Amino acid sequence: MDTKAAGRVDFVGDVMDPACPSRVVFARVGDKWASLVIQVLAEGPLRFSELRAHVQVVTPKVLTQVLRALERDGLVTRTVFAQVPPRVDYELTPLGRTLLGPLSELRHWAEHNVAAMLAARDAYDDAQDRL
Amino acid sequence: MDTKAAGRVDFVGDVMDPACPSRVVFARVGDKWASLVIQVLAEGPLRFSELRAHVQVVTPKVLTQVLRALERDGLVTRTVFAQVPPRVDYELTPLGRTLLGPLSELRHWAEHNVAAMLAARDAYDDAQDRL
DNA sequence: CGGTATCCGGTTGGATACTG
DNA sequence: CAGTATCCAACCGGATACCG
Repeated sequence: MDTKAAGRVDFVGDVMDPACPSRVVFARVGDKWASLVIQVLAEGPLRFSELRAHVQVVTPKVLTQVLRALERDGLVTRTVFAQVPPRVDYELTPLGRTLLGPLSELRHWAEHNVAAMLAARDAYDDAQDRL
Repeated sequence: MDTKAAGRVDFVGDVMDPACPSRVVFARVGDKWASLVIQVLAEGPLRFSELRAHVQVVTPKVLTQVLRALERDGLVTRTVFAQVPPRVDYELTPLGRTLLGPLSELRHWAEHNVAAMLAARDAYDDAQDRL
């Protein structure tokens, strides 16, 4: 389950490994759309067009790519209903649902601290301009 | 501090906003090196060359970019010591330190669940190959 | 030591148009 | 409705070389 150091998987050293667990997960979370889709699906299954409506600006191609990636990672299921017009539902798997916790932690941090971050940016940019 | 819906900042709707807090933070966390650097700095301040040693494969240019971004966001401080040879220390700010919690939550999720993710990937890829 | 300058290939995200 | 196909521009991360 771990790469090598069985007794200290918590150590940051793991993170250096390119094939490291954190890297894999952090990449998904940092994906422009992935964690957004996951959080939209938190409330329940949605069809493709509903997802498009929720994630307003995403193009069908990109949305498909994201959903395929999430499906591949076992985070969402894709259910095709044999009917016309076609209907495809996307739903979080149990595994995907366990990601909601860490994700919302991050969301809460963001909501509480982003003001400070943006203020810091302004200050930094101002300081640069004066040079 | 929030964008508009004061009574329900927790709702996912916020996340749609391109200027949404979560988007800003998720982008940082998802950055290939940023959250890695933050976690390396958790143990204490490090100089540039020490960071390079810890984050083995990163090139100086990229490491500089990451550090500048983190500094701009008020997550790390950059301290230059006027001496020869030059010495520059990077250290987490109080704000940056508060990010360690959510980040390690994510790390723990990764360590516990990445095996399932990778297994799902293999299964998915196998299924594709058979088509 | 702690960077910067220049160049570059690969990936990402998107616009547009078309299909089962 | 739920995608796919094609093309494309921008950005990212990196290799290499050089500088204060």
